[in-house]
Amino acid sequence: MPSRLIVSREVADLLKLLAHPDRLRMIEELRLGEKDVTGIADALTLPATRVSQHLAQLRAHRLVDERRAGRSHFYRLSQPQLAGWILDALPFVDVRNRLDEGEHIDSVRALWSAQDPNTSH
Amino acid sequence: MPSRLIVSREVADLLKLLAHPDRLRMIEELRLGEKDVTGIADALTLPATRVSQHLAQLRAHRLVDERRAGRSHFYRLSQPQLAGWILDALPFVDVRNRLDEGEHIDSVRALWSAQDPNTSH
DNA sequence: CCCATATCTGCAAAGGTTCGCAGATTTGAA
DNA sequence: TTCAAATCTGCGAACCTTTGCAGATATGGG
Repeated sequence: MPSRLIVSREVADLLKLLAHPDRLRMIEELRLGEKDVTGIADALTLPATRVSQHLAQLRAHRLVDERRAGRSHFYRLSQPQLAGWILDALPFVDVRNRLDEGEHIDSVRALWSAQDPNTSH
Repeated sequence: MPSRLIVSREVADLLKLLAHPDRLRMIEELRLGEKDVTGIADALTLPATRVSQHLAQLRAHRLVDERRAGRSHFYRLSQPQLAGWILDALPFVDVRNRLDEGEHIDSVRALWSAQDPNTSH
């Protein structure tokens, strides 16, 4: 009965995919709707090549959908609730860090979970 | 305003820590209460050394608490809700795999989210 | 004290990830 | 067609993770 083995591998793959600061910021950046590669790169102050490489990974795992319009490729979260689920991880962030940087966490939760008119959950 | 940078790094560290099939299974194994190293190793059919190494990582990030009794070291989740939060990730597992292995996911959710008060199985 | 059990730590090989850079591709405009 | 903008892909160096194994440490019993 290898169900648990298989599923734990799949969940681990998902978490590995998410476990990069740039990709997390990109996902939260897409929370409110679609954005093109340079839009994301500018918003996060990252080289567009790197953003494109990260998007390729998210695409390969079907976490984002692509829409091409002219020269731009617009991306959106295929399951927007993902962004909220990630925010729910904040309480589990190492307690030592929370003591030192609790304000950061609180302000980021406020910034990131600021309510969107679009996506329903 | 480096809050988002800092927090995205911390969340990424947490996800990286969780992003291993053995560690995920260990966390779900501890969902119902404490267990010692050989108990976990036997339950998951893993070498005890490896379980110990994984526990060292979880310990370093304060995800588990340790209680020593005689020769045994009992571990428990410091924040048991973590196990439930991980199960909430199942809907985000790659859709291609879900189509092939949806039964696995469903049965594992049933197994892992069972609320039974008895620890043994 | 000596031994077995339970667990931890250090190490090195194998394997995976990240990142910038160079070059390829696609598209729209002149 | 030729060019420039936007994006993608391939590659290699640097870096990080995983894993088994050997040896260290701690505990309880005889």
